[in-house]
Amino acid sequence: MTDPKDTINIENVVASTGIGQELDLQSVAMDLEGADYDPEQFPGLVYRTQNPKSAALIFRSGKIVCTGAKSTDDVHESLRIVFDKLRELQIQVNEDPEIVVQNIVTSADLGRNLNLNAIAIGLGLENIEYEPEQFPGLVYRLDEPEVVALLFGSGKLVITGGKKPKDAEHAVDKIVSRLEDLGLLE
Amino acid sequence: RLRKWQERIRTKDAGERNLQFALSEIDRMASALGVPRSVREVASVIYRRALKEDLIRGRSIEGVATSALYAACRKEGIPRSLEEISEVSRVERKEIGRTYRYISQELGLEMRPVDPKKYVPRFCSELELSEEVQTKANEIIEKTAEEGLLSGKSPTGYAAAAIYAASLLCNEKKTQREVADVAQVTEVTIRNRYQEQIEAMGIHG
DNA sequence: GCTTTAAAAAGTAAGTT
DNA sequence: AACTTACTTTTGAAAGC
Repeated sequence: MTDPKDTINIENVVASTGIGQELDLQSVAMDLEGADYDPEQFPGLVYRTQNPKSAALIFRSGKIVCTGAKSTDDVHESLRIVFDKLRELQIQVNEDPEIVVQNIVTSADLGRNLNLNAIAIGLGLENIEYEPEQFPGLVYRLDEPEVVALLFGSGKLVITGGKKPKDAEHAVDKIVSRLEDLGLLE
Repeated sequence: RLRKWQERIRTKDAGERNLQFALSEIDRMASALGVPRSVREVASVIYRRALKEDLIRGRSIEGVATSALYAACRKEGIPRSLEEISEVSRVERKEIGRTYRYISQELGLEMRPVDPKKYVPRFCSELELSEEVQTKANEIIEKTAEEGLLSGKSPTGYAAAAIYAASLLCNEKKTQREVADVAQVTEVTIRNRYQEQIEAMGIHG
């Protein structure tokens, strides 16, 4: 009887921000320990934080992308570390740069096995993508909230594309009620 | 004005040549796969629809032609795996798969998941297995799929395991390697699916 | 479209031991 | 046969080709 909502776990948060200053990535790469910079391969410099674990992509424009954090708090903490590292290199960083969460990846468990073939027909072939020859998950796109769900035979699922933690809860609620209406849950 | 005319003719010719090329490619691949003419016709219709809906922009003609053929085989109930299709195409498997998903969505083909049973006759024939084995394999697939065991599993691996199990039950044993080769899956996959299937069927070990 | 980052789900594959 | 590693899918931003 566990509420599937209680099984929701944030696995990854992607956010963007900017220090409001242009950067010379070549020199940052020289001074910042652990920095990976290969402009031929990718225009951004990669810097990884350990606690919390995340990866920051730092660009010439001063814009930064942070990914890999397990919560929005961790995103802020990771970026605080990145900002301080840049300040140590005598780089001007805005007081409190605005941090925008762009995507939250969540996992959850419906608690029972799913017959994906029946679900594919039930939800409507025009509303889903299910190609087990290519990937074991059934892809289900929701309009409200605007997220994408990957449903698996084990009953576990992944919700991605949301911007707020609440999006995943709403998505799980909708999926559960939809499957119950179709008589495909339990 | 004369320029425009020439351009129109040139474009028309180019488009005509491209269509001709796509259709001849579908024909060539279909022959190599040994599928009936009806499948080539369905594939041609799908390709023309994709062309009409402007789905080829940004994609290769070969990729769309191959995907149309893949979709046509499935629609006609004689599926070929992406692995098999890619062997007769210049396009790599991954690209065929993603192009297929794209045209399938855009054209609203509403393709149903491939039924593993559709692979049984061809695979069994290649293995020279009897009608009895085919019937048994179909039984295994039918019964275990009903229990939800098929969810997320590749149809070829599922069919291969059922055929392997059926060959044992009918005393016409084929090795996992032999079945794996015709189905183009690994022995590991056959073993994993086989174990689940015989357990679900309540057969011994 | 591609390139890079991280993360989960589960299936499949390949290389070692 | 077990283990390990790696690739398939989805999502989002960044800058440049």
